[in-house]
Amino acid sequence: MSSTDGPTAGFDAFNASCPSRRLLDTIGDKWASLVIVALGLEGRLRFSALSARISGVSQKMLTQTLRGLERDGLLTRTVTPSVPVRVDYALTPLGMSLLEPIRHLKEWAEAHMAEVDTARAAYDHNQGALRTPR
Amino acid sequence: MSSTDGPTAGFDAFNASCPSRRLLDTIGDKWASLVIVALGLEGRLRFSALSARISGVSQKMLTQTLRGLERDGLLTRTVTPSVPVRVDYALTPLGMSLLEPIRHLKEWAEAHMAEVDTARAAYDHNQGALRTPR
DNA sequence: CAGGATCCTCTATGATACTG
DNA sequence: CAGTATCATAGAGGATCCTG
Repeated sequence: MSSTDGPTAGFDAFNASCPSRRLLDTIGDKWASLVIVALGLEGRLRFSALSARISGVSQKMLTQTLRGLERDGLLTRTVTPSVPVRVDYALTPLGMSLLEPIRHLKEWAEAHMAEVDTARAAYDHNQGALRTPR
Repeated sequence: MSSTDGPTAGFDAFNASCPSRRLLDTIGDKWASLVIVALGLEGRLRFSALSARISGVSQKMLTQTLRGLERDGLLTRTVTPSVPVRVDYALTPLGMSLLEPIRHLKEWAEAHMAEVDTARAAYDHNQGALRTPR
């Protein structure tokens, strides 16, 4: 399905080269999605600002993530040759368009994650008490 | 966003306990998303069928993934005590509702991944030729 | 058939130190 | 400031063997 890949021609996410598959690889990435959302909210941020905003990222991971997103054309990297250097990151139109599907995910999460928690609690409860046959 | 969920008043995906964050952890998982999509398409599949459908999964990963999704209430596991045993998996209504946001991702991917490829090619090209200052 | 239990191997990621 | 370069390590995930 890599070459003859029509719009609805059979969603083959089972192929690693499938667009859907690769998209999930991107937004499924912990830091990448956080960067996208952060830039979607703030519009434009410096490296240090992103680093602060996304608590927990190592500088290595942040750099690596930013490079990947830049490579994918989802954000731009702007260097201001001042002293010290200043680098700003901002979403490209393409990157911004990705905020839309991400928002759908967010909405689903806000609407249903409570159910997931309930299910999870129930499941875990049975594990210790009823000895669900497996 | 749940009220007990973090310091900020908005989408705090930066908090690991944020619903959005956890959802991404789930669908971002390679096998989990494939299982959901497969069941969304087929409706109901046996372990062996899933295994065949999702080429590349090890039995360990498939089992592990299915357990996780079952725990989250996204799918049901039905055991038929025949000989040999027969186990069917199917999405719950909750799991099915997740197909919706996933479809949005798919649509984005089909509409924009070509641009990503172009950007990527251009980026990679410059790496070797123009020596983009970094 | 489904899946539990093990062992083992990479890879992703964090911590640290250095630089234009 | 905004990285790059190294080193070290937890843990994800694959391969195997075994059983109800």
